[in-house]
Amino acid sequence: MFHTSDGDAMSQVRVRFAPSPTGFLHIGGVRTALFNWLFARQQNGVFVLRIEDTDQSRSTDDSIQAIVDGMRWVKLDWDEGPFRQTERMDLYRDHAVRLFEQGHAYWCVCTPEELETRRKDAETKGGSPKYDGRCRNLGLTKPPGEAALRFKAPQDGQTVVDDLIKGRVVFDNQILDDLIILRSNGYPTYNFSVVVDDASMGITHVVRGDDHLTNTPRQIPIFQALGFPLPRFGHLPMILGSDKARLSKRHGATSIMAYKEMGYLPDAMVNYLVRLGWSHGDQERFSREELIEKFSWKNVQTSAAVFNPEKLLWLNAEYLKTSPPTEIAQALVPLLEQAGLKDEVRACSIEWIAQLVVLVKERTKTLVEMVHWVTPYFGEVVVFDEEAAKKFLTSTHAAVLTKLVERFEALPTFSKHEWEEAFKKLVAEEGIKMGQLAQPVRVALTGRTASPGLFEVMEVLGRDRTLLRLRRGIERASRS
RNA sequence: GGUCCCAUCGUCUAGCUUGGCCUAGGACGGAGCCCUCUCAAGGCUCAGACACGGGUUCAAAUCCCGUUGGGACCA
Repeated sequence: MFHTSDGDAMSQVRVRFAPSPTGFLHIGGVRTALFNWLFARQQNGVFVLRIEDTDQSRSTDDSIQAIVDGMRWVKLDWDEGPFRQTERMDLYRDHAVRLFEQGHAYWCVCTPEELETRRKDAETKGGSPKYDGRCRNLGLTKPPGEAALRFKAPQDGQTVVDDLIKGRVVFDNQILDDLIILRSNGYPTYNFSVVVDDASMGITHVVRGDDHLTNTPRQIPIFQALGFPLPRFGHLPMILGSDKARLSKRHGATSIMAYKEMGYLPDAMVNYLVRLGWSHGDQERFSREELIEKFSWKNVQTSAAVFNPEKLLWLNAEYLKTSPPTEIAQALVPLLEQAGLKDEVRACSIEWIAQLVVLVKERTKTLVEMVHWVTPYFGEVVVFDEEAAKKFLTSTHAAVLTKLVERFEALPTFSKHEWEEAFKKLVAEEGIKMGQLAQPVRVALTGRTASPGLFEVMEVLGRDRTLLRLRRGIERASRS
């Protein structure tokens, strides 16, 4: 009943994501979750969320919430869970006892100090540092006091992992240690609780980080001793920082929610993360539906990948440019409110904010940048950037600006085309260059020297506010 | 130290299974040019890699062996 063939027909695919609650959800974790999720959705399978909190003595509801929030933000929905290992302690103990009763485990009374000295001894003599098996054949029944339960690992033959990603990996069983499965404090160890969980949750494909590959031959004999069918295993390559060391905080933000705060779109994050270790020819952009359809283990990379924030930024900009403006506007609203524009935002429609998005989306790479670009369009008047005003709103500019306002006022309604005509005509008559009038107008309208096209700006502002701001600009110019 | 994994432009990768279509393709980043009312965006162009050494073969990025270099795990 040990099935190891791929897909294994009839049975439904069940995969899991099993993060430990470390306070936040790491982007490496998100990528692991993503591959599992894609496979589950593609196979019409089940995606389980499990919190591995046995080791984490101070694992809190807060950190579980952080995982849940992170998963929700990137829209990776799970079908079962979140389960917590700390709520399943009886299950681990029962299985441990079963292993003991069936002769697959034994009590060990060696103290950590004894183990340490014997290990060092063995090492100086050139031996292996693994447990020397002193208690293996003592036949101890649950002894009083401190004792740990050890698993009797096979000592000959080989354990073969037919990995979904790495292919066939062979381990000699001689290297296998008699792992502690229950500590003297009654807590299960990692390698034991994962097996019990994966088996009892009916996980068919265990897909996790590369760092667990060498744990796999330790776990397989436990599945077998417990009489459980073996799942398929898949080990994803790690994500590295720019110095090729494991990605960590010193490389920059690693929490998925930090990217939310920096103004990244969840779809861009997912798209970037999936391409870090997976590819489909030369394609760079994928919708969720496409990913679900095209995902395949055979296109998962075997080597580690360096996280490249610049490419992520580019992708985010792509998403900003091509996503429906209303969607972007909705994501932008909370950030605008945080930026102190609560009243202003409430005073206008989402459609108008979407117009702002269209106005600036070509020139921003994150929502945070977008907030900065979009702020001048809220409110009646604008705050001048001092340097910009000093340069472009001077007495020399006042005259021509006044002429411009007069011509605009002569046009009863705003029309982008007509106003542009009027503008160009004035420039021609004055014998100046476009820029000589455009920059002062730009500063008057937006307060800054860089903005979208002037006539698009006027369109968004509307006739009245355009004229008002121009007059304010003239006032400022005349004063200087 | 032992075991295991990995190795194509600076980075992400295509190609590797089933050798020839590869004077190695795409993307990010970089450089330059064009467009232009500013800032962007966009278009075009350029620089840039098969870790090394041996085999096998008419032919190797692709297959085999070794070396080196990274990484993970066990302690």
